[in-house]
Amino acid sequence: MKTMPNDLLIARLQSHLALDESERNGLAGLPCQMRSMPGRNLALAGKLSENHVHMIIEGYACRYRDLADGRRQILSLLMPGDVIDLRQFVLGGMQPAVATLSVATLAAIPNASLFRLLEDHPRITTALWSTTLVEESISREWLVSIGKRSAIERMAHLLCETFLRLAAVGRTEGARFPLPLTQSELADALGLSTVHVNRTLQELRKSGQIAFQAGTVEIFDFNALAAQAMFSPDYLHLREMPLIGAVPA
Amino acid sequence: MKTMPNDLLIARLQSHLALDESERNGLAGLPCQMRSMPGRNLALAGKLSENHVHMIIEGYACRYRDLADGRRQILSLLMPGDVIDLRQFVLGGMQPAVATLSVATLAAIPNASLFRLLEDHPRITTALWSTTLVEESISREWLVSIGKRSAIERMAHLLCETFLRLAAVGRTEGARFPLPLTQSELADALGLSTVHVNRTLQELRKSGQIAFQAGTVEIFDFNALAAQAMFSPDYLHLREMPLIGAVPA
DNA sequence: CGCGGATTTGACACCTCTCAATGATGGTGG
DNA sequence: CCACCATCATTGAGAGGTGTCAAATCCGCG
Repeated sequence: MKTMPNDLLIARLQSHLALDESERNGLAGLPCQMRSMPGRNLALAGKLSENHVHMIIEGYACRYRDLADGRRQILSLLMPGDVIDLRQFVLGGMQPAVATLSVATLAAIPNASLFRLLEDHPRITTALWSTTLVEESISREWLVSIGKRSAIERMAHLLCETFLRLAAVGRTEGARFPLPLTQSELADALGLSTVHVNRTLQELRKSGQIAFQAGTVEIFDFNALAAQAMFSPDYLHLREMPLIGAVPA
Repeated sequence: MKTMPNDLLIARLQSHLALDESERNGLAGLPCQMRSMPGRNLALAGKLSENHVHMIIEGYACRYRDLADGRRQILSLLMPGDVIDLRQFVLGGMQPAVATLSVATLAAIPNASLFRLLEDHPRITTALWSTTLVEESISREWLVSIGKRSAIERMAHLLCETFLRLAAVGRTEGARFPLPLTQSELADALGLSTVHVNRTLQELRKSGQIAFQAGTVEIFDFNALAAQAMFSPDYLHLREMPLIGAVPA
């Protein structure tokens, strides 16, 4: 039942852009070495292999920024199928710090192999780039969330977003998905205080919109939640919407 | 005293990466057509020439996102030297809406000419790319601001940032620079209400940190303002810091 | 001169934060 | 197997920052 790392990459790329069989085969042939990060809250700086590109296979990570006085802002959530260091691969340069948010396993793909593949398959280049564009797009949506949405809207929005991102790579089960984040980590992502995250979650639970326990979220009525959050999925640039709601028991 | 459009582009690129003379000459030879946007709050969608890349010469614009219920979030400020549609030029794809925030003049450079130039000068490609990376970096910093900084810190931070960005392209005069934004536009950028922007500005004025009238800001003590905002300029990736404070009368 | 948008001011509500204490939970060592 | 400890979740009380509503003033512009 476990997808192999290459399949995950294929699924992720295809969620944005359809690939043909030769392209899929090329991706499937990519050598990749598994790498397991044993714990949560591990900074990845220096822990990634030089000359490799890394994708998250299992677990969560984040990009973040620390302020001088200890406040932290999580800039983006990285989840299975996300490539961490694609931008450096092509452009080099600066990127914010990355840390795990759970035990996680990464796949490391040698730059050289990837380069070779991209020479033969320009559309894979496009597909890879589109993942970075989607990441930017998500980042802008977070700006909207934090700037303009209320606490409960922000939380609802994040849950909708995460659900669809995971669904796109087959990591949801019906309306449930893993979200092993601490309330304080959610707070740092949403620009809220820990206490308020707690109250916000309670409100969503009490109103019957979600369940959230033991690192697993269940969304009872996605459309209602999306409406409350003013969530519209365009910015995720998914080729097709996962089937929502109509999940037979 | 007015810099020509090509000089502005050169200045902007050199603010991040030094160029040699042949590269500067190449840029100086780029044909570009001036385009003036007569008013504020003009959506640029459809108003830009196809197959051209546009740079702001004078005035301000912004990327923004509107929510269903009328709330608006300004995602980034575009100012002289900023290229609006560089990403589409290379990657195509989706970008948020752009609107002017003042009367503005743009320069339109034909894609073809730019392509030709880049073939001869790979470092110009790098320099251009780095402007998009800086834009992303600024965007992340905004996320930190809105997520973690107080109203007064946010405002101070935006003023510091804007000052340095303008200084990098020679658009400041001493400690003064143009900022012809409405308080309500500042509010949309900072994730605050108009009224609170007003009070925040008053506080900064009363504490003697800035003057702000008739669309012009003056920063009396940049370092103090930066300290209050927890502003550290690294994220702007400027090659050299403009001289601050020590501006002889 | 009068109009419309922008700024300013006031009063008030309320969302969210902070501080603090109390319960859960899970892992660890005795 | 249980006591213990750290971390996380939850709850309460209160303060304070920020938003909303509304009105007044200012200002540029036609």
